[in-house]
Amino acid sequence: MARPRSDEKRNAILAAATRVIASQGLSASTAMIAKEAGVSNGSLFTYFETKADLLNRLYIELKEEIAEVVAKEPHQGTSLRDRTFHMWSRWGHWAVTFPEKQKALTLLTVSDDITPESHQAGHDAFREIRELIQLSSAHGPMRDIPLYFTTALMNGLSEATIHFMIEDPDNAAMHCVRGFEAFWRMLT
Amino acid sequence: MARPRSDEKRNAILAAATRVIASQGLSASTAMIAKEAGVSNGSLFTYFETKADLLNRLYIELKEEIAEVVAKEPHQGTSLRDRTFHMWSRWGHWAVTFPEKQKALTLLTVSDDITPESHQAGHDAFREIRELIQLSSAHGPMRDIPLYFTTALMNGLSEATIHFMIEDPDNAAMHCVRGFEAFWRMLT
Amino acid sequence: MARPRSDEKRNAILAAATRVIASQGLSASTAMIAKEAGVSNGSLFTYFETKADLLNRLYIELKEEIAEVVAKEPHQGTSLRDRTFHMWSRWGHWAVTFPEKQKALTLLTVSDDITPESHQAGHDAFREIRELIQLSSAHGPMRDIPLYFTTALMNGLSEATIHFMIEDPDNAAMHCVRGFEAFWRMLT
Amino acid sequence: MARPRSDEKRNAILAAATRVIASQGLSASTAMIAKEAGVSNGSLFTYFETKADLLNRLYIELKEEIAEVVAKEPHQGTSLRDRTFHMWSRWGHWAVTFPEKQKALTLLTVSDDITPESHQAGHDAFREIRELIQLSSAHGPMRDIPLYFTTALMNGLSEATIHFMIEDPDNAAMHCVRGFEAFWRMLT
DNA sequence: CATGAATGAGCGTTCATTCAT
DNA sequence: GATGAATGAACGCTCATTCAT
Repeated sequence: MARPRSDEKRNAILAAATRVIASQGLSASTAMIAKEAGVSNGSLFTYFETKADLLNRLYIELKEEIAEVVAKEPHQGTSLRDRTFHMWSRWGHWAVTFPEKQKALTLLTVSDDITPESHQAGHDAFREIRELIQLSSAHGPMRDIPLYFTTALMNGLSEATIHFMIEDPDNAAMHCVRGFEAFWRMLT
Repeated sequence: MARPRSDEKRNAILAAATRVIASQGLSASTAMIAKEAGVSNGSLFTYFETKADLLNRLYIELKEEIAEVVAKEPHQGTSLRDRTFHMWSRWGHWAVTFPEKQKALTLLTVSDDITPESHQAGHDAFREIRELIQLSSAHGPMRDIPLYFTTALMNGLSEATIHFMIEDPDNAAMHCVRGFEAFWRMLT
Repeated sequence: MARPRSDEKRNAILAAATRVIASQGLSASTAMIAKEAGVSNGSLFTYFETKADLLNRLYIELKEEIAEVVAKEPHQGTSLRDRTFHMWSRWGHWAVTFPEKQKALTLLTVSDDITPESHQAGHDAFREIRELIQLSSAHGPMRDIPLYFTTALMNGLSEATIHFMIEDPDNAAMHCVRGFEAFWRMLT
Repeated sequence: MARPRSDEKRNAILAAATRVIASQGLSASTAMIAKEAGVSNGSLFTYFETKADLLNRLYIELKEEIAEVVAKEPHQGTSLRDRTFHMWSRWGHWAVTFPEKQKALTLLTVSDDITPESHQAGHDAFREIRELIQLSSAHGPMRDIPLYFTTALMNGLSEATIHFMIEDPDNAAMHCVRGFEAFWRMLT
């Protein structure tokens, strides 16, 4: 019956957090984030119980966003390699398009504020990606290696690749391809 | 401002910082670090001008330590693959032996407090490693790719591998080998 | 601003305030009180203009409740001592029955939020009690002492007695008698 | 070897706390107290770990101060009544001289921030007073009543008496005597 | 009238850094 | 040089109160 909680505001806070964290690190103050979101100091805490809660939600939403972007318009019917490259390249495109999200995610990933539950949730979001990796590696040299390990290696490569794409956006496409080819060589 | 007398104290502070940062993150207070080092609050600032300075030095020293450990007792005369594996495996061994150093380095690497100069210094320390990679990739599929990029990919893989080695130390040797084989496949 | 509809809600808020203040002190938040009352945040302020207003009303109602309980079923026709003991003992019984009310009242009595007007109103409510004390002391050593002073001393004794009754409820009746006898000795 | 912690500053903080609490209640902010003490915000916390710690120390010191003042220059050799009156009257004199201390103590006594340990310490400080009460009541009607209870009743009376002395300082001496006579009647 | 989101001043506390000893 | 007390800005978070729904 009262003013309902607004998704718009919630998203504004998450977006503001992304921007502020990307530019100032995880020590960005909640006041700064609130201000950047055009919201009062206290309002931030009606949408997120604590700063750590905000960080965890942001982490999960970013992971989910990547997973969603990557899985969209899958190239059904084409080769595994093409489908995997499609995914890889969408991932890179997302990172280049939203470098602040990428930067924030990099910081969040190693932060102690992110709980094991959130890491698990992030992991779960990547299910489709993992399935594709599993298929791709099923007959190659990594066929007997736990999927988790393979995925972790992929993450390492993609993060490095993305870093180059962002730093040198003019050659982003080239870096993307080179990173992928290295990845595919490792995988198959 | 001249080099203060006691290298011992300086090292105690760096070691304490490593431990405290590994367990509490980069927001660990200078007071905590000083206490852990058995040194007074204020003394920390006669050895390091600011907290950021301390972090930068620590970053560089850790990078240099890895480079040194990795380069020791090189397997001259054996194959490139063996020499590279030797390096890779020493690196992993160091990380498993000093997981706090590894954890601290992971946090420092993405911190905004680390200046470009420090990143460059860390990079420079890896010169020998890079040279080995250059030799190893000289005739393979990555021969035309800038060494920086290749090294970055290697870092991504080694970081992922090390993470597994630390989390599952009983199988550290296996993870080490698997990570290396993936890397070598990518490289050659 | 006219008298709001539901006395039920008003009373629920007062009762909730009693409970919450007893357990958390006067710094209990209005939100907590509202929640405990099963009422919304904002509704509290349609029944009480401010938190201070709520506290003042609660103070007065508790004082009035004591006065009412104490004056009920007076032992007309018996001796002054018996009538006074009856009052004393009802007072103690009330406190033991509702320790939270007693605790809240103790805190409110010394709070700066309670206005002189409220203190006066609390005082007025005790008129019947004061009249009994006046009769009882009329021929004793305190006959020439202002009634206010005598009443204040009585309050001091009753508060101490009640404290013991609540802390050691198994012997409440004994404490009650002992406190009264001390009081009566003082008075007569 | 560094600047030593100064008792002067510690006492200034306690004195400032007394004043500020007396005038604004226990919700007085630590910032206000620090300012009143002529000390920085943060310094307050080098002398007292938390606000609650400060309140507990203040409570204990005030209790000890009363005990000390009351026990000074005891009237050895005179009657128990005279000795007890001496104590009573010194107590009242202290309260009239330092009404802010009295007010602060009244608030602290009922605060939830004061731990049982502190209450015990305050109790211990009153040992000499209790011994005098014990002697005085040894042959009277309260001889079989636990000393704690008798002391509690005394506190109730003295607090009420002191309240009148402070409110009406012109007649403080008269109130003091009247309160004592009531107390002595109760006791003997 | 009821609701609970919105507000922003204010809180207790921490902390990097300075400086008296 | 070593110490740790002093500083005060900044932090995460709370809260009484207002007001859109």
